[in-house]
Amino acid sequence: MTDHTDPLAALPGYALRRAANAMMAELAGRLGEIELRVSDATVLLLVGERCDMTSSEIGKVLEIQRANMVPLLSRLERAGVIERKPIDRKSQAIVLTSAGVDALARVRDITGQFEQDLLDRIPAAHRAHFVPALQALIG
Amino acid sequence: MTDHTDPLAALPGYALRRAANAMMAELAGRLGEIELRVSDATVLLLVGERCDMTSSEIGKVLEIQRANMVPLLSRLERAGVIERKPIDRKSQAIVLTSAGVDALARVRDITGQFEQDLLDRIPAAHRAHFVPALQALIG
DNA sequence: TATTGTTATACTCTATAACTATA
DNA sequence: TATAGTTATAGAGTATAACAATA
Repeated sequence: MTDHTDPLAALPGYALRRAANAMMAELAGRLGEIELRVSDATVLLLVGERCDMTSSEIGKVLEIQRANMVPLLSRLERAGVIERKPIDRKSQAIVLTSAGVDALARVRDITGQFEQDLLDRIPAAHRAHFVPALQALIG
Repeated sequence: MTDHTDPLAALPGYALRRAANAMMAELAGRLGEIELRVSDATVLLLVGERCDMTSSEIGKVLEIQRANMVPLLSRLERAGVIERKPIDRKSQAIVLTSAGVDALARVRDITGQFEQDLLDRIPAAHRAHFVPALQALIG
């Protein structure tokens, strides 16, 4: 028998990376059933909360480069869940189509269940500390 | 002024992904100064703790696919920090060279400081809960 | 038969530089 | 001058299938 325990497991940065990879793989699998990526779902959730954001604004909030928003929004547009509404001749608001509203409802179901399952895996004593700790590491 | 606050920030999965991305970008920057990637450093730390592991065993512990270990170890071998020691005609043990021992010392300095800085960013009240919560999400 | 190391390949995410058209 | 949207490109992580050689 080989030793499969992980001597690095106690390192916070290492554990953070492993946990994020595991959870994102899990979420990607669940969202795959409605043909969406994690980043797609994130954009839909944001657009559902805040109307008439431009591509650049979405990118700033989610920390996605402007350039990387292009294929992402093209994909969502091709899927028929968002459309572009001109603000002026330079900027466009990203809005949900009616199919997008339906898709968002399914995204909310899936991510809501996912977030619940994630929290349930954390022992109760540590649960309330999880998000505040993570937030201290962002930005 | 546009609103740059993030309505998704309270979601545990989302915060987990954002925190991991931010911290790994930070660590990658620090390790870049000694020309190593995060995954390179992780392998060196593991090999430093456990002698004579094969490529497959390292991959199992770190959850890196066998196939993805190949370019990783080739890179470390080319950098002169590891070498392969035949176990039988099928398997090879991965061992540190003397340059590898030096490199590992620098990796330990950098990652030790990084882990400390990471923990320092977490408010004291939440700090002790961080790793246990993450470990509950792994595997 | 199962496992080791390997090749080839592809997809996703992320990052940067540069261009245009407009504010 | 600065910003919005875009193009092109590259680096890095991750995933699968398949093969030869060996246990």
